[in-house]
Amino acid sequence: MFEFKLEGTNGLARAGTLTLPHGVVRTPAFMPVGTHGTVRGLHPAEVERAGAQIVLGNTYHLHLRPGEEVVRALGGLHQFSTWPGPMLTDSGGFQVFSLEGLRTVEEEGVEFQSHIDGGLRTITPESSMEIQWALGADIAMAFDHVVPAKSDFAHAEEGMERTLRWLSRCRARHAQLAGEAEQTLWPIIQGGTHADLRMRSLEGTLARGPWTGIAVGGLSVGEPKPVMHRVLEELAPVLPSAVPRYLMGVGFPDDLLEGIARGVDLFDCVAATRNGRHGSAWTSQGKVNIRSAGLRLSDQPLDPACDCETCIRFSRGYLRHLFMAEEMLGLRLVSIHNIRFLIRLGEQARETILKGTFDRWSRDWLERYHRRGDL
RNA sequence: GGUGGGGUGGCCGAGUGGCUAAUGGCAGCAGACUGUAAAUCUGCCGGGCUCUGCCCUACGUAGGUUCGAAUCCUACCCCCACCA
Repeated sequence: MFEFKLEGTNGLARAGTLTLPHGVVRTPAFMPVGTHGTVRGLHPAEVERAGAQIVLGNTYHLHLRPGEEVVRALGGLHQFSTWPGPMLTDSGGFQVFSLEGLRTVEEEGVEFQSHIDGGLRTITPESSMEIQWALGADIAMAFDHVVPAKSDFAHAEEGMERTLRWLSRCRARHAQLAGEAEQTLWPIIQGGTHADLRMRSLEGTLARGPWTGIAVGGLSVGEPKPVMHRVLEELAPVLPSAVPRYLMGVGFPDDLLEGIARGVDLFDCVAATRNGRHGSAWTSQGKVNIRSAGLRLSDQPLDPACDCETCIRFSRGYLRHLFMAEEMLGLRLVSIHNIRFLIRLGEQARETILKGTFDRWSRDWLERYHRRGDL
């Protein structure tokens, strides 16, 4: 269980197979985000047909509602949500970042003011582990302290070191709770945009191992893309190659390819579904705003090169109509497309890595994608 | 026929002498979104130009008062309500 087999490389790009209690994940792979135990707007069958191998859930959100005890009473997150395959739960660490203003960070843990009812809730490294164990995903994430990209060295250092101290506590608590065959814990590298801090974060993390996977966090939080690329390039040669590397919160289609080219195996991102709900679709030709007046009479699919349920059946004109009429089907159809688009990108990357043609394919793909200047 | 109310930018609807090219909302147009406080948010939205400004045209129609009118006066047209 929790075995990762590296099957091929092409430069820094890797293809592998990750075996988890609930199934196998072939990498590189995009993991759809299902914060509340549902990939927003989609039926699990649709997520499955889009080719998703693993989906996320969120500790913070499920703790607030319905409460992990409810999920556990109803059989755990797999049974509760009827998702039979692999799952990963985020620790609530990202909410330390995204709910800035609604929380206070202290060494013991983080006090949140619930965004639902305003009540105070505390999450500690230990409670995050307890919640995630109750939820029962295959992979639990360490509770980390994410800082904004603009953070200076001192603040990035503080977040990184706290993340390490919390990692020790996460590991200790997780070891008491989790059966080794049921759930594994992955650590998260922090350190902002500072190479030095990233290295120290990695060293500290490895010293607390061994691990079955390692995540890189604190990126795509406002820094320019070249900076994210640089951080990944600095980490690539020093990350252990025997375990999967998970770049948290990324990304857009081009970010996936740029990440894969720098050795990343796993991605997750809300943009596919959020942008889908907002009417923004990724295509092989760049970005398309489905509400554009120019699409009114189009009988073409969203992306002629796409094999998703939306593209094989519906026209751009119809999708635009659904958005203009504020019909919920529109939000769902574009979400389905975007999810499939990223998953397929992972599949294609995997194929070309195994064939040894990834670099060439990726370069051509990005060139075509950017040609229309993001449309 | 009488009495009262009303006619404002694509629509609804504020404004009742200068700060009004005219508040709001809707519709429309464009953009943003990266481990989900988001089916959300932002900008534009009479026309033209040599475009941090200038010039046209605009508040039912036609006149008038005034330095100045969507706002006041007169006539007419149309709509609504009630009465005959």
